[in-house]
Amino acid sequence: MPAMSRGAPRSVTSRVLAILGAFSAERVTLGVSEISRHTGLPLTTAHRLVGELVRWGALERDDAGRYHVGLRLWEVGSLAPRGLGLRETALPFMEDLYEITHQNVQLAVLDGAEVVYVERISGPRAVSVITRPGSRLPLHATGVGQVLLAYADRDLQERVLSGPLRRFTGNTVTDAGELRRVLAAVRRDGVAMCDGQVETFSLSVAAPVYGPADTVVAALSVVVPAEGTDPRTIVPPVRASARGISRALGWAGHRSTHR
Amino acid sequence: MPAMSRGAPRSVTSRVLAILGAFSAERVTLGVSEISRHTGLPLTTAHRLVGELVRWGALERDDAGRYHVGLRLWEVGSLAPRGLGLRETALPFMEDLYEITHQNVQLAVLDGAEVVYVERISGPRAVSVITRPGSRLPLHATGVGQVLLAYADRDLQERVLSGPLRRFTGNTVTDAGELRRVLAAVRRDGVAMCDGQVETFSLSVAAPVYGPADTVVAALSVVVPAEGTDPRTIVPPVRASARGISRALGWAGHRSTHR
DNA sequence: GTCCGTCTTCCGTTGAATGGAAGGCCCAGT
DNA sequence: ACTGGGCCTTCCATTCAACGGAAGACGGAC
Repeated sequence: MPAMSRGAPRSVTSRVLAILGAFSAERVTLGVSEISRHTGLPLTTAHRLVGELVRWGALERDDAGRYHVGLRLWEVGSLAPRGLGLRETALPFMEDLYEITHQNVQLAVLDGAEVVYVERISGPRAVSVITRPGSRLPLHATGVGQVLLAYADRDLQERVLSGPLRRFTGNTVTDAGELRRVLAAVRRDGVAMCDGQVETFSLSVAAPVYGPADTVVAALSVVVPAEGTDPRTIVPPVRASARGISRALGWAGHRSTHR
Repeated sequence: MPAMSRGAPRSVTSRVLAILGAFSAERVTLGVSEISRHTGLPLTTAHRLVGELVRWGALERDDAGRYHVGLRLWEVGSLAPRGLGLRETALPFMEDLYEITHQNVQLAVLDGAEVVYVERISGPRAVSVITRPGSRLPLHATGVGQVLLAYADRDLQERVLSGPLRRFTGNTVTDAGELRRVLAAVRRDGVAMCDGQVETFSLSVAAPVYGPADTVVAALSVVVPAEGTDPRTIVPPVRASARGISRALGWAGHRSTHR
């Protein structure tokens, strides 16, 4: 389903990037011809470019002649401010939150019109979730997404509201009017409670994380089973942790209106 | 000290990679002209390539017109098997180890003739260390390095032993013969104890992590203050955690000779 | 044995990448 | 207010690196 066949990229740079983009969570290793097929590049060209990427360490080659993303690229990737930087400061708070809830704790940021999960703490007692660091989901159907959208600029909000809202389950908000009401509620309460909108058996409680400029830079959430503890009991710890991260990031601390 | 001026890369691919390589922990944001200077590329060329990288999401541009590594690249980087894959399985064990020791817990892998730190758990009570995920150090002077070298193939061992051994402190092993003895001891004990060889005030206890093929794929270590608790007391937990990670990675479990 | 899918090398052609020159912008110094 | 110097950006004629077809090598399946 992913990996739309693109119309043969022209510049060398875009070709190189297309090769990197051919790797995904589902396909962590690829052969030259697979890369060629996924990117639409001629086999010879893919072969040559892959060779250069290996020489640098962006890709690595296993004994079977298949390729995977290399350590060097991982190193460079870790320099992304919204990746590692955020992660480093958030992790301790996320661990505390995990100790309290023993459920999946997730941190996500906004990129384009999607949620990107940056970090997750999971454990044996937590419900399984489909997300992992690096995965993307649409904004309207997840707790973190609703938080990020609620505090995003008008432009993006309108763009999402006017676009199609993909349905995942019977609970997914797919009506623009209803989503508008949800977003208003998130802004009012400073928290999103999103029940079974991606997977029926789980719900998430999400709160915004502020940066120094008093803008929302990320969202923190806990995912719990749909049946069981009252989700309202985990609102305070989620809020507290989100606030802790915000402070650690240099947030001045106004907006203390929410109790 | 870093960023040696390279003699003007020729192919487009290598130029693109040179740009990515210009970013480092010390320089997470760069302007076009800085990139040009660091890579030796003509300003115009750097400008054009950076533009393409931004369009794809490999780099991002802030309001000031400076660039930093983008989320998209972080995503792809997270696919590195020895980065995220390892991390995911190791993290729970590392957390347990942290709970026991309340000291820095580090996970590292071998790349070329260097140690690359993949993950670190730190806390308020831990001594500060210079490493962070993504940083590199030579093999001979760190606990994890000595472990990785001890179990590396002969080729690499000879290469390191015959090369210059950089001195960090008065304790650093810089003599090839002595290093040989240290490595033998590591193989015998299944653990490396490395005192003050990078920084005088700390020492580390490191143990090997095995993969399914019964080869060493990583090293786990705890860094403790040089003065204080007897380092021998943390050997058992470090060994146990390293073993736990090995098992979780699919290690069959022979070599159980070490007690 | 043959077939089919894969990876790899070679090399003559060509069009994409190149980078100098020039223009715009902003700040600091005078 | 003017000037100089640092940046970033655009333009476009030249050229050299990227291209990719063809052909060979390998390896497994039937």
